[in-house]
Amino acid sequence: MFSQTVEYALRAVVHLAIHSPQPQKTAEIAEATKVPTAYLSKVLQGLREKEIVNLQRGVGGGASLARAPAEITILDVVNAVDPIQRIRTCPLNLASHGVHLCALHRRMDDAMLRMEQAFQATTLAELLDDPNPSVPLCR
Amino acid sequence: MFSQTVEYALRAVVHLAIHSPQPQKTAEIAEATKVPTAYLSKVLQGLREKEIVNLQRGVGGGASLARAPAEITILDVVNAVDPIQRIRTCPLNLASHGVHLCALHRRMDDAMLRMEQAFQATTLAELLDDPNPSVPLCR
DNA sequence: CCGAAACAGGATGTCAACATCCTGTTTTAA
DNA sequence: TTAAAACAGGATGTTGACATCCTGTTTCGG
Repeated sequence: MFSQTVEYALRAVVHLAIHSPQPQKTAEIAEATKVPTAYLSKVLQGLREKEIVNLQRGVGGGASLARAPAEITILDVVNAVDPIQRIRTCPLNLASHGVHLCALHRRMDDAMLRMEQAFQATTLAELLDDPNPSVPLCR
Repeated sequence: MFSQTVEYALRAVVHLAIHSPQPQKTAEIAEATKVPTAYLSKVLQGLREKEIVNLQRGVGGGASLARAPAEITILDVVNAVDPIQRIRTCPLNLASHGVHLCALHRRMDDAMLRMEQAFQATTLAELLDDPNPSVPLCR
């Protein structure tokens, strides 16, 4: 349902949120989140393009959040690496459907909308505050 | 978000629901739903294994719904071809998380749950009854 | 029984997502 | 200035989803 890349990106930003605002090296994040290091590097580059994270080269560098954890929603991260595709026009290109979706596709889009709302509703800060016995990513 | 196969399967069963209980040939369904014929054949075989459709060979044969349209939900079809994967255990295999998911994965699973509920809530019969200017799949 | 209709299903092709590797560039501290 | 740290990014490999093709098997009507 979610791409592997979305899962990796979310783990990475949660790790960054936990250590915010201290920069974390790619290799550190990879180890903590169990994401392949080389691939994580690509994922972080994608997050940088969408201005979710900052990347700093050189000694003492690494990745850090581009905004405060309270200002980044799960949806921001998901949309940065693998955007939720709402259904806006008929996938069959039926002219007769025009701007309206048929019952099937309206329901599929509605399911997408619910998912979008669920992700929009939670910020990284709220994830960390969550009264849960399991701290995110914590060993 | 949804696989192409799910989209194809849903179009096909909606077409079958519209013409229920008259069997439809694979080629007919493919033409009406704009799904590649040879691939649709595979998709229908998958739906048959999950007892969503019946397939009948020979003259006058074709595909038909295995149950009444009111007895088949969108979720039944989705789960038959590309099951919605709920998150039941920690994807990082963190022993400390045990049966509990961390805040991140609980929210991701919650999003999945909402989607599951949205799909569970609608039957093929309800799709056909929908008071919508666009009839499903109709040219 | 025979032939056409229609699905069955194995073999094969294509492509994008996921993943790895290696060399280059930037940055910092001494 | 130099060396080490750390990201940048192109090249390449792997795998499964999507798709096609072709031959075999089943079914029905005459």
